Amino acid sequence: MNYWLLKSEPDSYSYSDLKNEADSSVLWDGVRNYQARNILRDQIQCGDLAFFYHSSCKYPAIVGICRIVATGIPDPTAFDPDSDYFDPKSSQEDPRWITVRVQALEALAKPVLLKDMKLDPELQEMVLLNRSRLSVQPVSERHWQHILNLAGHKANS
DNA sequence: GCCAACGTTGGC
DNA sequence: GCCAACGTTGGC
Repeated sequence: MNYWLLKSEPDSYSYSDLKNEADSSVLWDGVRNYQARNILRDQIQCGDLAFFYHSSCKYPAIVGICRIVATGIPDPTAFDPDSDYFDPKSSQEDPRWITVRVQALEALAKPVLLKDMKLDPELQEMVLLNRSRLSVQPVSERHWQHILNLAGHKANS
C-alpha cells in the first residue's frame, strides 16, 4: 500500500465535486505531465490511498482522502478533438496518457493548510514543499500519518 | 495580477 | 543534444 497526493483546483474540480459523483468516484483525466503520467501508469496501485489537495486557491490545503479504485485506464480526453486535453499523438492502439479512477473516502476533519505544512519540521521533505508543481506525487507513510494527526484523525495502525 | 520555478518545444 | 524561447503552474 502506497500513499499519494493529487492536486486539483477547487474552482474547476473540488473534493466536494468528487463526493457528489455517482459512487463518489471519477476518472483522474487531463494530466499532461510526463512525470505525473509515469506515476499514474507505473506506480499507483489499486487500493492505494491519496490525499486530495486544493491548489491555486485562497487556502491551498489537503482537504480529503481518496482511494484508487482502478488503474491502467487510457485517458479518453486525449482522443477527443473537442477536449482541452486532446492530444493527436495519443492513439487507441498506443495511448500516451494513462490514468486511474479515484473514489472519495472522507473529508479531513480539519483541512491541513499549506502554510502550516511549510512550518512543520516533520514535513520539510514532502514533495509538495519541494517540487510544488508536480500534480501527482508520492507521500511517505510517515508524512501520511503525521498529516492525519494534524487533521484531527486517529492514526491508523 | 505578478512572477519564480520549471516543463516543453523546436531550431540549429 | 543544446539551449533559447515560450507556456504553465501555483503561491502570494
